[in-house]
Amino acid sequence: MGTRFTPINPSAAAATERADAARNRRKVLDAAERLFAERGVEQVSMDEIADAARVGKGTLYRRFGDRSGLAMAILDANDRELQHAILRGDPPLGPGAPPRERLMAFMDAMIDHLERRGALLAAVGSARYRTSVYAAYHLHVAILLREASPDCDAPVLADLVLAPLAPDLYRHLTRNRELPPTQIAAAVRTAVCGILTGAGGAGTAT
Amino acid sequence: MGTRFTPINPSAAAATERADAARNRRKVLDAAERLFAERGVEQVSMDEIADAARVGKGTLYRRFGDRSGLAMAILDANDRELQHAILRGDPPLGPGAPPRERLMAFMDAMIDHLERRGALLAAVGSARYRTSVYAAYHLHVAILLREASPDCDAPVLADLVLAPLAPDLYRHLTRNRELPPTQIAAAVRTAVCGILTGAGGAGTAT
DNA sequence: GAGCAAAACGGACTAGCGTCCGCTTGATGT
DNA sequence: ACATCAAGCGGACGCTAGTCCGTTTTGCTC
Repeated sequence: MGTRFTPINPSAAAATERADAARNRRKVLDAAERLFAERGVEQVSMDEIADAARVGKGTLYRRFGDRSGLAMAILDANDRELQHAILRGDPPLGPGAPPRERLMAFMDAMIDHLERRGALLAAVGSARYRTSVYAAYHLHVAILLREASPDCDAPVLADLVLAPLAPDLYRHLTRNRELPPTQIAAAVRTAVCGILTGAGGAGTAT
Repeated sequence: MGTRFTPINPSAAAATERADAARNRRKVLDAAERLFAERGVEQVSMDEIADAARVGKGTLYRRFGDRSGLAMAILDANDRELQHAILRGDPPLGPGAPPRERLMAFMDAMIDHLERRGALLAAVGSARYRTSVYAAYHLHVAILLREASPDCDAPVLADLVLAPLAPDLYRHLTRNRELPPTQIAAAVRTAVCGILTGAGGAGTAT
């Protein structure tokens, strides 16, 4: 992948981005978003995106690293919005509500996100876990867990709480099992609610 | 993929497998397992496996469908063993123990499985969810959940309980976060314990 | 053990991902 | 305005996954 200096920062490049670079970045993002919308994320090749954007393949890859990076870049706007709502928005998603309610609101918001952007999120694949976006969600959940039950192993539990939101699994639940989002959301709430209640101490009975 | 009649059944083919087919299946599995062990699953191409097995690429693909199918076939022995332990083995993993304990034992067993076969399990990727092996685990968990709390949405909760066992996530926890399996297992037990306790009714408090 | 149809084989072929490197363009200093 | 040169461009290239189809092998029947 990026053998040169770490190039792929989330959305806009470093403060000083050359004019042609900015222009091409937009062209690629627009073309990709259009093609993805038209034919589905899986059905579009990187070559086609480069052609549609009137840009060389090298340019596309220099800017976005790989397919996964391109998907992330397109999702960036949504992610920023969501993070803003979490950090500065109204309760219960934003600050102010008790941790349990904030966590529930967060899970609902994530399911909504999956519902709208599932295809792109799936395209990110397992690079997901190395994303700064994932790190942010993880931190948020870990803090809420710690607040709700100070003695639990919040960092690891946070990953486990985020696990049901894996795009692959969501795809499976909606497509293969044909479940409505509401039912999934209800089950997720049940599960998270249980974890919050049970996470008081460290170990487990057995 | 398999445009012809569904070819890729788990391990041994249908009752009557032609002699050359059986011979080649073994050759491929042996070669693949050896190369994977030597250099890591990611570092071996399908061509190399075919060459090492002294078999044409077509043969390899006819038999295993794709990379994912090959990984599943190699894992098949382990899966059978695990399923046997679940269905007929000693408690608490096998029948006889109360559902809560069986579920804990199951999660421990799965983490052990991930620890030993993580690389291959990761290679299966998101085809995982369409596997008969996944279906079996899902059914097992769903039955235990139903037994433990009859009013919960067991089928969906079962998927959520299995979510933390996704190979990608486990890889992330062990490699990126460098957590020891024992700590992961402890957190998983905490989480599952909580879900079992909290899954009494249907909906949630909010 | 010869003939035959079905099953399996194998490698040439296609298509997509990601890299490399010689050429172009834009920003900066004079 | 011009020179300079790092940053950026783009498409040819290499590599891998997966497909296709003419040829070979196998098991069966007689």
